[in-house]
Amino acid sequence: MTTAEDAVTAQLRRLIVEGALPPGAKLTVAALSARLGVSATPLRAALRLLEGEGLVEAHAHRGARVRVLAPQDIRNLYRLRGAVLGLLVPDVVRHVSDADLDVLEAIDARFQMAARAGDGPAAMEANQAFHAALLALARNPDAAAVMARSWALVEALRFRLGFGPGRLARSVESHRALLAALRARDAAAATALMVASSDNAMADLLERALAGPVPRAKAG
Amino acid sequence: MTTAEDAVTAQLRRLIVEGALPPGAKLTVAALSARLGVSATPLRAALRLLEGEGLVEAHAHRGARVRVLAPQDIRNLYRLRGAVLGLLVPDVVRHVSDADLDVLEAIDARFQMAARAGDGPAAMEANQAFHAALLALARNPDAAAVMARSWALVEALRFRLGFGPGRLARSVESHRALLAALRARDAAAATALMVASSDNAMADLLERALAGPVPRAKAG
DNA sequence: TCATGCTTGATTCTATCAAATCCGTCAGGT
DNA sequence: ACCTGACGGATTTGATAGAATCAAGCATGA
Repeated sequence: MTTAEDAVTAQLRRLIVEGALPPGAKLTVAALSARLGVSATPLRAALRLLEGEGLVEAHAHRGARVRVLAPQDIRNLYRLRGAVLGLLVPDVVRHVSDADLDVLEAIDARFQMAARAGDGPAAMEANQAFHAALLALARNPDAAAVMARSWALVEALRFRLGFGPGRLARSVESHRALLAALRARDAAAATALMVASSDNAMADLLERALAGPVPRAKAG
Repeated sequence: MTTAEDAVTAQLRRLIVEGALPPGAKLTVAALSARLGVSATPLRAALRLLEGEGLVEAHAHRGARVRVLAPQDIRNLYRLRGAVLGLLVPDVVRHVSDADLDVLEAIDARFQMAARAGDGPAAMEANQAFHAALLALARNPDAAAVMARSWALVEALRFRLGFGPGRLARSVESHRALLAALRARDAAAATALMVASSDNAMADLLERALAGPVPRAKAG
């Protein structure tokens, strides 16, 4: 069985990512404790974990709030991810086996199914699994942790600013191209594809962020 | 006043970095609670924070241990830091003002004094302040956090594997060259210097790690 | 020799208490 | 009359102590 701390962390992360707890919302221990049905201690731990992921901002004795992201933060975040990607993808190419590729394709098949069916949440879940499996192949746990920690932040941005038209279709195509480059063991091509994909996503989000500021922060 | 959590986190980090708690040592909350004079809750929080920094490894219901680093982990860690450095240093050059440079030189003067006096701890403290001030200038909090989080790990390696001969002197020279490049607003030179410095440090540590395995893990 | 159940030890969670911050109010000064 | 500053109550966080839960180790029996 999973611990209450992990469970409440996942629940809270989901609430933030999906926007039920919008940016700027005050996160009081008592309220969340009652809402999620656990005591204060695991909830506090969850808040610290999510603080490490950049989802919440906490100050001593002053409580925690859902982090508000300025356009500049979006740029910074994606540039960080791009830099780490530039490091990791060549390592993935170096380590990936044919069996690994089969696993990746199986996950990607799930992603394609969900994408074509228009099942957003399922597609996001499969996409995350795809990227997680991919990054694990780099055999660099510390660097992979950076990517994993910032994943929720990226998901939150996508949820908040919406998906561009044809975003999922382009993502499907991106995965196919990446898998082809991996099968060819073409590190340069694979890296270029991943970085380009990241940059495209950033441009997408920045355009929407600058178009509609949407800072409807629920004051606390 | 600082919270007990912050205090115990700093103490515990220091104990691990300086080797009083060697790699592989079991970290029981009861023992540490008695040793550091605080209750279990803030200690638990400290362990989670240090887990996020990569200093300790914890599993649910199975306790925490000081992380053991293989040579490959050292390589991975430094390559991550190098990649992030390649992203951040140009931003530092872009944002650094003459006043900032004066502040950096003041900190560096402290570092030089300590280095020439052979005061290792003071030099390390000043060196950390120098790097922290430098990275803050990049205006990329998420990326800077990656560097800050992994700092303790790097310090632990240095303490554990010892400082190479003339390491401090070379560090002094490295700082001077970097400051010159910053004054000239030469992003390429500054980046090359920082990355080269990081790579040198990695080579230094790897050589020592491979020469003397030194995995004297105190079993628990 | 291997599987199984108990025992021990630790971790994790709940509930309670103390300390710090925030907000509304009020006095004093310009 | 308005603004600035400080004081006090209320709320929230942070810490402590104690109970419940879970994992590992060892003896026992087949």
